[in-house]
Amino acid sequence: MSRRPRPTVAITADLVILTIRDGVLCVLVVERGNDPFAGRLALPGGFLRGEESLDETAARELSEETGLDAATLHLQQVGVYSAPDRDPRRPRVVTCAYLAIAPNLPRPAAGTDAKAAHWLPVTEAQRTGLAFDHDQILTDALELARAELQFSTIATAFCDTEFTIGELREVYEAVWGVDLDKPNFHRKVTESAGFVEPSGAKRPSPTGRPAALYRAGGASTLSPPMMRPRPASA
Amino acid sequence: MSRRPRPTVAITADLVILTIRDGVLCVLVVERGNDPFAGRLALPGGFLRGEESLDETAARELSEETGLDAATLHLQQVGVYSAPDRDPRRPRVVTCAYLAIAPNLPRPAAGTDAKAAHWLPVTEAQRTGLAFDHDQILTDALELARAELQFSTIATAFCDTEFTIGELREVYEAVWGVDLDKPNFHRKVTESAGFVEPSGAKRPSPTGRPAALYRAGGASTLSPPMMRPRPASA
DNA sequence: GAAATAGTGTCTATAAGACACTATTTC
DNA sequence: GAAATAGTGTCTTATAGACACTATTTC
Repeated sequence: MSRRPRPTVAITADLVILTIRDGVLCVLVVERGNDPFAGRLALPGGFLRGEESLDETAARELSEETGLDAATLHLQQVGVYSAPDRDPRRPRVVTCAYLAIAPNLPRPAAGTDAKAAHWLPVTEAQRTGLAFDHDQILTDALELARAELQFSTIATAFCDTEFTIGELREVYEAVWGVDLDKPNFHRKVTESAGFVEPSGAKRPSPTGRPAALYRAGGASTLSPPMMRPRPASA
Repeated sequence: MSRRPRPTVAITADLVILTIRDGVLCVLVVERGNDPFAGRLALPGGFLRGEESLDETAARELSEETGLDAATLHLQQVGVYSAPDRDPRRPRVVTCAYLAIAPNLPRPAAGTDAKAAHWLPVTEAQRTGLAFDHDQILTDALELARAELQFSTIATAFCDTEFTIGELREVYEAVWGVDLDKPNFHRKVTESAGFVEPSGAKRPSPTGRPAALYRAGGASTLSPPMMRPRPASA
């Protein structure tokens, strides 16, 4: 039996790093310095190095881009993108996309890296378009994030160590793009075992009753789930 | 800035093809003919070819292994496995794992391929162990399949074109490894919009009342979901 | 009629959603 | 007290689950 050629390819890990700024869901984008797509906006990413896995590549890129320790941030695979013409370079470049979730960071973007990185509202990114097949990657990562909010406790990854129930609700509202009932959300979250635990402290508000502060609980899955309201059919 | 070497790698698509035989969840495994792991059982898979995407590689392998048209079968990505030592060959081999779901096939395994492929109960496969990191891939694919049953209509992919509600229930029972209440399951499925639609025909039974036959409906997602019973905590 | 599987009725427990209401703060 | 945000109570509806019961077949 004749041996087919086994093409080798270059592999990158691309990151969809989401955060919420002023109640708006934002994604970290970089302006590309080199061809292909020089000058265009793209998702941050980088090539796999010799003795690391793609998960490690993604974690390294994440810490380079955000200055945060990847071990403490939520990071998960979205999928592989391997259309032969997705990147004009040769050898072919296949990418594994990762979803990362970050709390609102002190610096707009930062990073040890010279690239011009900044946060862009997701709606803006989708309107203006990104390089490569990054529009599709962003769409898929968003859908994953929206689904994960229902069944996991990752919403707390958007928050600082201590947060109020109102802030957690704003995470759901920003990612899902809906308004949620405050009283029902409060009850659902505080009564769900392992989702959040009270820190005992309160955060004074300049405008109303101080809110109790919570920390992320030990659970990683939410049961029962917090189902996203279905869009009205009519 | 000095240019780092960009290692190139070989990429495979590996398949976790599940089916149900006599009420037992089975996975298609092949006996490896060549090193590494010659003689050991492994998941079927193959290398990416020149001008195809990994999704196409997976679809091609699936049709080679099962003789079925991949376009009609459920096929989705599970994840990428890229640990540097997961495959001893050089250049490194990264794999993208796919989950495929097949109805009970006429032939035990078949395929145009000379490899010894056969169905193995999933519990057997997990007990005896597979080559490479295929134990982990199988575990992850199973967990994905179990989760997908809750929120999507893929359970019908395990069934023939026409099936009874009892057969559909056996899919859930085999994949989840639980017993479900027959009356409640029947109602839930038949009242869920777009999950199944009656074909009008009935299938006589040698032992009891004939069951009405159904076809897969148009919906791909189940709402409300069919939640898997949580294991009793105590 | 007995046995077997298919399917319906009905009651109860749990969760979701609407929304009135109370609580605690700043001004 | 007004305004604002936090949080509780309570009622209604949707869904899940238990399980008694009816329906249709073969023997």
